[in-house]
Amino acid sequence: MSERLLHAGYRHSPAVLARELLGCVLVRIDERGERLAGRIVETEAYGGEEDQASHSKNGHRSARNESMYGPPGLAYVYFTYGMHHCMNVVCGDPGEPVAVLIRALEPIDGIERMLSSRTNGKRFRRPLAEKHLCSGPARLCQALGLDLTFNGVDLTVDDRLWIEPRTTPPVRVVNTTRVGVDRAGEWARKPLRWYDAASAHVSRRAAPATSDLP
DNA sequence: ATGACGATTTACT
DNA sequence: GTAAATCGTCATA
Repeated sequence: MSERLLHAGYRHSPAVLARELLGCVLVRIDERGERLAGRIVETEAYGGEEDQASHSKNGHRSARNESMYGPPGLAYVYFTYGMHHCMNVVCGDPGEPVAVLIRALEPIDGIERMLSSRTNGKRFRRPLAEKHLCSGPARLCQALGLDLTFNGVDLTVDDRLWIEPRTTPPVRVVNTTRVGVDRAGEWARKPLRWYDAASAHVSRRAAPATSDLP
């Protein structure tokens, strides 16, 4: 069977794991037994009680984010904005509320199925380009059919969801600020997002550096 | 009980 | 660029 990351592979700080996950492959076996897979090209690190952008800020713990406090290797899937799901990988030491948000995938297997999951019941004004299939945390969950039933799933043993080691390393790694956390004060400014700038499937690019030369 | 908000996405001016 | 969609969670009362 397929090689996958095991417990030790997740037992890192979120900042380290976020970087390590670039190039790894997120695999989902759907209800029909079809393999849906994508190369991870964008991640963000969250957690610790100090991180004001994290659901675990100030030690907050509730039914919603309970998975964050579980052992490394669990999936933390949450529902937000009344309509979207996002998926994290729990990491660090057992009981430590730290996780890595998967923000974008480069589709590899099951692209037709992902397309139908993304367009099903919706009316896109224009045909959905493949580059928009999994280029965002909620988009990739929709493409892979990930919802709250996957919250707390153990990626080291589950037969529907896991992560495989990288086959192709990231080409040009960029480390910059996280998306959508503007209200988190100084924590909004910390460079806790990583992406492979060589990929066309990244959700957002860092603002290009401006030159002050004439 | 009520109201504000959200680790987003999409459409529209 | 701005705004709508849409609802569970949380703070306040």
